[in-house]
Amino acid sequence: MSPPRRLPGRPVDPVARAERSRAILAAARACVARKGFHGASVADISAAAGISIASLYQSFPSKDALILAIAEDETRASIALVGRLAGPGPFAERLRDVLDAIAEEARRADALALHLEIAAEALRSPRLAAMLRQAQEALLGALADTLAAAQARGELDPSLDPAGLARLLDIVADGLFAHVALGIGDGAAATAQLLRLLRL
Amino acid sequence: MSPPRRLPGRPVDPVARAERSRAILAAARACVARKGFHGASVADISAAAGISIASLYQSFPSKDALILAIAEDETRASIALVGRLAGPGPFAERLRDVLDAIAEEARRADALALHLEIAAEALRSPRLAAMLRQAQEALLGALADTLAAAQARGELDPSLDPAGLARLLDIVADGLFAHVALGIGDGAAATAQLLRLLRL
Amino acid sequence: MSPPRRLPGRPVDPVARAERSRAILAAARACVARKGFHGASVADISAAAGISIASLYQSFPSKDALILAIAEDETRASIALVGRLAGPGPFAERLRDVLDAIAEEARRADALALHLEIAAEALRSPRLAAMLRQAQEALLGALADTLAAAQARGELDPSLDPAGLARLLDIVADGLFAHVALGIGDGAAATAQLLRLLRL
Amino acid sequence: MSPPRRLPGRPVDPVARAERSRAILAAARACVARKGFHGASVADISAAAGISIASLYQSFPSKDALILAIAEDETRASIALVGRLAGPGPFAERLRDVLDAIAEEARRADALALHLEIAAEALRSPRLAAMLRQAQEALLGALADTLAAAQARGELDPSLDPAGLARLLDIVADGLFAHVALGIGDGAAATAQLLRLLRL
DNA sequence: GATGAATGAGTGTTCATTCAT
DNA sequence: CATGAATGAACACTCATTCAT
Repeated sequence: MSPPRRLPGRPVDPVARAERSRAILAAARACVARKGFHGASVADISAAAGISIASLYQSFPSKDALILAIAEDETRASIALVGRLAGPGPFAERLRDVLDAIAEEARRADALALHLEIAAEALRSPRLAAMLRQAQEALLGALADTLAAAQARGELDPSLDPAGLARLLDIVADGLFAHVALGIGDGAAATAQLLRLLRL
Repeated sequence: MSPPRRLPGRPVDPVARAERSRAILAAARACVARKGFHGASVADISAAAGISIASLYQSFPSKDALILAIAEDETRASIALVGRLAGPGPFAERLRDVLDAIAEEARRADALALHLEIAAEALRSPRLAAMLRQAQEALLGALADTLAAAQARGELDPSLDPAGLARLLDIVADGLFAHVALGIGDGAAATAQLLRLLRL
Repeated sequence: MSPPRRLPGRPVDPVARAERSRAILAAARACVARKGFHGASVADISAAAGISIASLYQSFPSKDALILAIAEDETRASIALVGRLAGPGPFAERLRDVLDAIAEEARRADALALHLEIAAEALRSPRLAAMLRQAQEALLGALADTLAAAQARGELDPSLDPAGLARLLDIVADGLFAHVALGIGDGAAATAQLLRLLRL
Repeated sequence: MSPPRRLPGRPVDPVARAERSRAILAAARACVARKGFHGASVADISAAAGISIASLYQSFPSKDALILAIAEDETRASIALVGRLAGPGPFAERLRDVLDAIAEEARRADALALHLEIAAEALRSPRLAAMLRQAQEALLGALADTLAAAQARGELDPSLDPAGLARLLDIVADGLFAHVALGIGDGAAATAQLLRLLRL
């Protein structure tokens, strides 16, 4: 009814804002991976992002908020990964795919460091811990559902307990990640062994 | 005239010295587990050990030396754990024993924190990383030997590859540790699943 | 074609401008009283005024200009108070009136804080100090005149020196203000004592 | 009974400690008087004291603790001043003495500034406010006692109420201090007027 | 040998102010 | 004109380390 009113003042540009946040997050990820969360100063991060310290504080209210945002990013990525298990194609292939993706991610220089820093921080920040816990539970549920569906399609030994297997897979994923990231192995041997045990 | 002077260069009471170091290490483990390696100040640690800061520096030349010593302690404990697999009794029982021991350790409040801090620090300290890598390889070798022996005794499916299985077990152990420590589960379900897969 | 443009250089709606300044000043008084001049940020003040920081800077060129404006307001109020001494009615009653007004003002939560902040700032800003000094002298002169007039009307002991008494009254007013504002007393006892000494 | 045991480690030197604290306090008083409590940075103060910032923090745990200590000093000085009223000699002379001392103190460049800063800070720090309130009450009580004693000796109009007069004197003292410190007058006129009113 | 004291370098965070939109 | 965004400079405070006692 009312004509589109021009609000006074400079309009906000949500795209630029998001882009800015993204750039800061990327810089923060790099710094945290390299020096740890406590070791990476906001000065480091803002310099890596190419902005001033004060500008960083316009996008994130505190250093803690930054790590929370980083952790949320990581969580989103994990959930997307599990989603890939439910896609089309034979289950065995999809599982191998996902395990390979985990191993590949683990090979990225900063992946493990980030992972560890987030986990370590979670032990001290109840807020971060709660967020991670909740995400983990959602992930386990989705994983169990996917496994049950595979059993229904006859692609997975129906005598296995989906919930228990989901947990085991989650554990293996974590361990595989650390294994590869620490350079102990490339993950191929462990992946093959697991698929064999699952008769896939 | 002059009182009997201690000869310079001679170590004075090495027993007391070792005891002092041990106490400092224990205090440091507690502080690091609670606040992280960067978060635990040498003031915190020396206070927890009941000595002055300057005294701490007479036992350890730097804060970094402290974490190295802590990591060495942890490594020793892991190797002892694998050694339990090679003891007398049925293999299945021993494996369950060790997995239970891992889960129990993971339930200790500070275990995961310490674990994470050491791993995270290893990514930044080449010296620490080298130490851990070497220990890990020794551990994997011993584990593979133990598995092969179990196969030879007919206690384990001989078609499995001992080296690959050793890696998988190592991965599972790491993942199980994190799983339990983070409160996702108590480890029983995952342990049972693993034993079942191994037909044990 | 082009819409009617305002001539450059012409002040735009001076009434709105003054109103805006007044609102900012009120917000600033509240913030300064609550947190002190250094403690009150321009962000606080502009938020309290319901405008943006940049807009505040269009009404006042700096934070210092703001406190100067606040001090001018206060000065005006003091002069108005002295003016009430010269009004109609018996002098004793008027004096009691004014002293009561001072005590009442002192009871306002933010009055003393503002007073103190202005005084403290005056010690650092020569410009503010000069302004206050001049106002104080004008006030003392007016007060002495009022006292002399009261003596002429036979309402005040003619043996007292008007100028000296003006100073004493000014001192007492300041002290009374602080006394009441700090909650030491309600001012009644001190006021009564003073009137008794003056035989009023 | 037990022989004097040499405690291990470097013994503390309480004299040096006190001297250090005193020097820091003096530096802080100077800085606060010049720039205000919020305007004086700990860097300013430690530089003025000729020590490092970190050293300052070994004597005072926070900037707030510093101002509290300054306020305690001032309080002690005020109490000492009132004590001078109770000394030997005619009361009128003693009172004039004390008023002169106040005026002289007010002439010291930093006196008023310090006074104002403490008062302003008291409005924000409940702890400081409580300390000042308590000291003020003790001071008023001592003052009333002194006045009553003077009345008993026939040196002061016995019809005056000691408690009320104590309050008035306190108010006058505060006002006189501000009066002189702000350069409005030298205090002589106001002092004379007051003594005259008291028939001293 | 043990410790109190000292400190330079750094921490995360805030602020008054400017400028482009 | 109004405002979002940007920032250099500063802030209180902490820390790992050294050194004289």
